[in-house]
Amino acid sequence: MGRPPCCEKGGVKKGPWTPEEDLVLVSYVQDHGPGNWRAVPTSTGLMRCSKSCRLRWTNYLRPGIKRGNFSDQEEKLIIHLQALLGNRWAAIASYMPERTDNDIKNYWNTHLKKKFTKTGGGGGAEAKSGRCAAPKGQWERRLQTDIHTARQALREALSLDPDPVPPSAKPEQVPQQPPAPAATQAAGQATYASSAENIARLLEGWMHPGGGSGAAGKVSSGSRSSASSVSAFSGDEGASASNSGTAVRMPERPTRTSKAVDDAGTAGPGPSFSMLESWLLDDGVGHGDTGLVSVPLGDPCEFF
DNA sequence: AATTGTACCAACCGCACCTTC
DNA sequence: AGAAGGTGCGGTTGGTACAAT
Repeated sequence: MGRPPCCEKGGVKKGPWTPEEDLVLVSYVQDHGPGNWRAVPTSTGLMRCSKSCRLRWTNYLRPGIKRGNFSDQEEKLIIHLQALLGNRWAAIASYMPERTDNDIKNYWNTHLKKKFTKTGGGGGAEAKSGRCAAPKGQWERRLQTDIHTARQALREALSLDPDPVPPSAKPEQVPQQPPAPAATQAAGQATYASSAENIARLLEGWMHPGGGSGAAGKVSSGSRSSASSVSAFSGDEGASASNSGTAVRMPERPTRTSKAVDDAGTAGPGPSFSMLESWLLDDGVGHGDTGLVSVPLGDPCEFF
């Protein structure tokens, strides 16, 4: 079709986001909810293109994001899912609700990829392009396959876990509505703060430079400048369960992937590890015949 | 102390798909 | 039915901090 660039012509700011811009964006989302990104620049006066706003929100400002410090379990999960799904980071991220696809992608490219290529593993299914050329109209089927293969990946990943959740802990049913990420943190280790708190801290750091976050100087330089980025938000233990009062609604990620996931009965931003585990365990016990083909640990694209 | 190399991550870019008209 | 607009995804790049020399 030859679409024109979304950020047409001049007047569009690029580069790192400032705390001020973050605030504007967050307030907008608080008022209107995520979505309708096209309207964001005009409504807020932000000199950013809609795409940039969406990206900033989903990768950085969105509530429930955990940054840095991938656990062994997460790492295993990524490795398995990547091997099965290929470079479909959004699909992988849908099984790790507190991680963004960008984060996972970066982690893969910087940590796991080398590790894997060194050990001769990896590559996985259609790792090349990340997109297998599934004909149009078979999208859902492909996604169903994704779900199935992801379950297998989870089984493997969790079976590798030295300290798995006892089966007795699993709920009876496949969750219709997976808990919001913050709510799943009750188990308490590495928790992440709610968005409201995130923004509050951002504000603190911004309005009182020299204070903890120091976000004023520079927002976008990663975890290395640990205190200087919004990623400092993640460190608040005990913030977990207090999310209910936040004005920022928990985002659903209406991606193509999650749509199919919805169809399969797991709606929303995605389950936590324990929920995922119960989900796959239930599947193992109960309905193996969900209409999904049994997928060997090979190339999911072979089904198309 | 200065320079060079490496690692990391936020953000951009272009394409593909979906939705609306 | 098809065009146009909107959104999502994956690959890539650029900037910064740290490590090594």
